[in-house]
Amino acid sequence: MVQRDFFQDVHDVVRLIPPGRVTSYGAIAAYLGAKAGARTVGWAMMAGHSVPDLACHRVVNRLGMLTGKHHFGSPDAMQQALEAEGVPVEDDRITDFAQRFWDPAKELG
DNA sequence: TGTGTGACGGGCG
DNA sequence: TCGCCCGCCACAC
Repeated sequence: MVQRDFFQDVHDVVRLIPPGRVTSYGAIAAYLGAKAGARTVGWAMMAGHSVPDLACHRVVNRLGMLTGKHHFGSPDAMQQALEAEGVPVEDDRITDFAQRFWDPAKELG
């Protein structure tokens, strides 16, 4: 494997998340081989602010909470983006997170 | 090289 | 589910 930035890998996985689906930081971290590095994934998201194609709104914590909404332009931007894709959000939380959950390690192999 | 940091996750109650 | 504590990883300086 090429010495690729961890951020690049994270962004790459996020790009593969199908519309209407969501995943967690831990899932991405696990897929990249750093299951304990979920925090780093979140860090990569923030760093990904310079990446326009990055659908960071599809990435939430393990409980399906929109913990990163505050890092968007507006606190409601994340929720609106999700609802626009058909993902119901209530009280900063994805109601049917279990069904909407998209595991990269499982979907991508 | 060491230190600080962060959009997390797991265990416990 | 939430709050608290602790451990983990990668990056910037």
